[in-house]
Amino acid sequence: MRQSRSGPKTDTSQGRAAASDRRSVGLREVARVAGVSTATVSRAMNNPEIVSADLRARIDAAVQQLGWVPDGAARALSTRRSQTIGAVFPALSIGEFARATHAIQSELARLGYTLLLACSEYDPAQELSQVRKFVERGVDGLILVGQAHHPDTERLLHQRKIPYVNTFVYDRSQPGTCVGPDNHRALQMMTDHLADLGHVRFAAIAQSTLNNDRAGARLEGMRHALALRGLAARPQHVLIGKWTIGEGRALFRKLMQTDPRPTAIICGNAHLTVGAVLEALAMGLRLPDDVSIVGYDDIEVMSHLPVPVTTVRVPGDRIGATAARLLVSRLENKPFSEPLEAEAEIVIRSSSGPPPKDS
Amino acid sequence: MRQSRSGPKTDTSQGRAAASDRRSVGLREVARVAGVSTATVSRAMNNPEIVSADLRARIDAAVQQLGWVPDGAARALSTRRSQTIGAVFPALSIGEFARATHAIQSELARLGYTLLLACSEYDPAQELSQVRKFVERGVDGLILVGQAHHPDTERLLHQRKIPYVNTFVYDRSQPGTCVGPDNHRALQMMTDHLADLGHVRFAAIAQSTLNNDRAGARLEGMRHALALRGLAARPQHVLIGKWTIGEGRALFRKLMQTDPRPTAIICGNAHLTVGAVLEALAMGLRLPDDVSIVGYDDIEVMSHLPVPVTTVRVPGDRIGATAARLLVSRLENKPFSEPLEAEAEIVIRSSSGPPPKDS
DNA sequence: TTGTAGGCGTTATCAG
DNA sequence: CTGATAACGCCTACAA
Repeated sequence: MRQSRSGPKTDTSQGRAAASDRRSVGLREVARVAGVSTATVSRAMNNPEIVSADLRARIDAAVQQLGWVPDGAARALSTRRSQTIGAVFPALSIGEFARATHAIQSELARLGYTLLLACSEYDPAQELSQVRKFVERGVDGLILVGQAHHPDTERLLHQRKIPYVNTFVYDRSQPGTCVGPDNHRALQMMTDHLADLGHVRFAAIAQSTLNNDRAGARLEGMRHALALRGLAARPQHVLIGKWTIGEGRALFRKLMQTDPRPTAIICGNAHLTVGAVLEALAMGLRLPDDVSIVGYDDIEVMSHLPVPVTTVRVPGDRIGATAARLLVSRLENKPFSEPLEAEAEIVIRSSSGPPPKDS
Repeated sequence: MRQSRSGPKTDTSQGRAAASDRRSVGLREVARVAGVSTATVSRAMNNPEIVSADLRARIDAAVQQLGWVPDGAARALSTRRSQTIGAVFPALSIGEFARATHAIQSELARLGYTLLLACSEYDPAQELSQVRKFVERGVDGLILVGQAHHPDTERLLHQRKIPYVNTFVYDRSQPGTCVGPDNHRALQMMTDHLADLGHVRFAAIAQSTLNNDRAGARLEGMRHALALRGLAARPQHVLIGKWTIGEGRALFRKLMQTDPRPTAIICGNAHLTVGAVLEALAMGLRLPDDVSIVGYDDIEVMSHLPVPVTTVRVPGDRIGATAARLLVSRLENKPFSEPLEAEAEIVIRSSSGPPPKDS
């Protein structure tokens, strides 16, 4: 029928590399060695059960002998699937994200996917450009952090129909799209804990909420909980800075120089928390007698500091693993029924207690 | 000439999806819209300067209008280059590796490459399988940790001619292949520091050296430095465990129950160090008066603990960035002249001092 | 169950 | 400088 089967295959050898010159093992060589067609080899690799046992054996032997490794690019081109997932995190060396990265990676590996990783440095424009690059690289899906993305990011993903999941946030109005804690509620709970102990003068040491909807939601959660009791943190008691231990120390010290002093201090991330606690100890303050400090993210050191720290536990690894599974089930059109909200848990330790009597 | 230009293109439409049905924008549609050939579009994208200005403009307009994004898989298939680098780390949530990952990622992004990340969990077999998967995915190069790999890993990489660099090690006998500190020497220096202060009874709290050549080299460095002075750590003073803070505490406590007690304790990683220091403080010991503790990896908390910790600084970020640049220059056949040894620096703080008088 | 051959979207060669 | 077209290596619809 088709009039095509004309020349090319007969090797006129003028391409960039004549087929006959190619020494690199390909499906073709395997097929030849095994004495079968390329289609059969392909099937033997992808659906072993539909190939007769003896052929399968011959093929496996040939594969072994030639040390053939399938070519992902060719497969991706043909199937329009790369078995690759991209993840863009604001930072990689922050505990919660590092744990999540690890969990995502191992979960994806288990499911036959590979992880492409990038970092946005808390900048939506960078996030966009990383996402763009991932799209060009042909990722099947994406894992992002937070809900606030560059409009073009959402547009691009929508138009290319690339599924993605937002992590470290939970928004019940967007079911099935995000995996994480309800940041607002987490801090509301933490604030309630302190208020229930009798605190009235609250302070916050937080990282910038610029381009960080999670941090913003947490601050709002605190504000909301306080407002419900007719309270509010004084402006000079709400300090924003970088997310380092040193910054935590500096901001804590600054807080202690105000008058009146706050009696309860809520920190916005693990580094700031560790800094605040260590500075308090360095200043000779007793926790929680002189002041209560609570943190965010239950990294291991929280329970080992001289005064174990009350903190919000964020199951970064569970979030990552769940996000990975969710994304893959969506890609493979499988149902998914695990809970997506990582209920934030308040871990109460010794750094929080009733406010000092004389305050 | 070529007798080929026969049928297929004339659309007999019997493939899985007839060319005419494909609505997805490709180079072809762009070419059609711009009224040029696909070759010209391709050139306009990759070598703009060799295409006349007006065509370039028309092409850019068409690209814009269609929202075309080049297909990485197709490009990879055609060029045999994926612009992708794979990195396999033993763990991702350890400070030094997290920092390195970050640095690698941003350096690669700058150079036009994308990072594929995986984790070996300190298991050569897992490393091998991750490397295999990366090879299938078509990475252009690899970044690994340490020098000890599964023999098949090296074989595979060698036979596929895939360049790779070993990080966090420095071996002067393998020039150009590894980037990192000389672990042996680092610990030798640290041990010398303590010995010079007068210590004689040394102890080590380390992670398993199984499948961890860096940790092994560090332990050897200590042994060697001691041997040069005719000293050695007693067997009961060399404790091996997991790399957590809790473990560091437990092992330190165990050490303090021996008789005689060691006066200088060398920890094998950051977590163990923090644990040991915090346990010492919890036990009411004074550092360095009662005992000296030194660590490995100068993470931020080291300088902020109640007693700032003497430690080895490992510039994970510099190592990562250098490794990335080295690998890319090799891929692009460019010369590379930056130093590959990340000279380990001993940061002396208050946790180390002369041994107690009465010892 | 197995073989045949076209097509996935780009690049690059070669001829104008 | 531009156009035509053969690979790139694999998958899969279709035929046998």
